Amino acid sequence: MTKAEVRAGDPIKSALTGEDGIDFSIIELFFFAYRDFTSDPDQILGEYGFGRAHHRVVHFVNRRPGLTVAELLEVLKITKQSLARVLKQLIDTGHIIQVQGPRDRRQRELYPTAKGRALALALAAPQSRRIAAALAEAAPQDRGAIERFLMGMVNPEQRAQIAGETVADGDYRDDREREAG
Amino acid sequence: MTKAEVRAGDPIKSALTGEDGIDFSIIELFFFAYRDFTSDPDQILGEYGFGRAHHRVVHFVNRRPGLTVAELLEVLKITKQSLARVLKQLIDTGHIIQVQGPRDRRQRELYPTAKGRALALALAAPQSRRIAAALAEAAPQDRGAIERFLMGMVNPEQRAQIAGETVADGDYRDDREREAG
DNA sequence: CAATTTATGTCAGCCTTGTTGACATAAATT
DNA sequence: AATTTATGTCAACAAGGCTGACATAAATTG
Repeated sequence: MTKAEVRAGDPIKSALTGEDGIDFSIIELFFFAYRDFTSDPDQILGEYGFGRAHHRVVHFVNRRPGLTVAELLEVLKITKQSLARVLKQLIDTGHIIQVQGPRDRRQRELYPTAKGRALALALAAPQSRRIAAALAEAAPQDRGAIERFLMGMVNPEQRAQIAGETVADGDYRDDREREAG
Repeated sequence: MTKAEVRAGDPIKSALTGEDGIDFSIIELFFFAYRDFTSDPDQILGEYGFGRAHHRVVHFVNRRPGLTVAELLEVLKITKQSLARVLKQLIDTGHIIQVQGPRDRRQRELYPTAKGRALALALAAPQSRRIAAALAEAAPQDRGAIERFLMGMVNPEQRAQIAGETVADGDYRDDREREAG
């Protein structure tokens, strides 16, 4: 026995490394990367009295304008009671508005206002800058590989749901191009 | 004016896409990837009555056995009161034990027990499998690029802190190389 | 048409995990 | 001897998840 620990309850002094057949390297990198990735918008959100939950809602309403409450719940995978709290605030503050569904009048289509659009852009800007920097300094050639890797991390059933610019379905392209940015 | 919305407060019907100069594609992929990445261990944690906070503590105590409470707080970037709750549970359930610091007897060095080591491995296993699958199906050649990209997403000041197997500083290299993967 | 189902909203309460502030203790440092 | 440091602990609070229950309006079905 090479190790000092013998009895259950004794301290194990050896570090857990990749030798156990587990990819701790990427597990840990993913944790730190995501933590810092979300810290950028958290600053801005604080000024509005909003949190991460608001960010997610603003993001997806801007990415898929006109999606219904049910569709948003499906994307976020939270309950309607959880959504209700933050959605109400975003509606009250004029970032999002609801429009009665044209086919089905029970549905509420969600749209950003100009204010909501501006917020979504302000929140995404630092994240996009961080990504650009990481790509530039670390993987200028490998954007495609990174997108495929991230998509590969998503549960297969839900991959089609992702409105990827480069990767996915293109079903959300009913607006003509605009000249923003 | 090409758009229907004119007044502030009106619904914006056009989707926010990458044409605004923002990398929504990777922003969104990162969100979904991380969500599913964390959902694997969440299942297991539920059976123990633990949450994500416990996972993080168990993970880092196994990765850096003997680290002090202060060091763990630094890594996790949470307050000692937040840590205390989950750490106490992990100690009470025999997953982690504290050893009085040899040099400084005020310090508490944290070590996993065999039970804690097993839990860390059980939690990491599905995550590692997901990563392996994503690499295999999406970027077999590009592990290095992906590690560098993820490291590039981390705040520069904290990169040295990450005990990277392949990418980082080497300060944690008291174990010889392994043949993982 | 009446009954049922569906989409949404809302109330109430609970849990986890983060926060701040205050205070206690023991050990190290000055 | 006084101060600082590492840790622990108590209390209160907030965000954002959850479940369960119930209400309403609109669509669907028998």
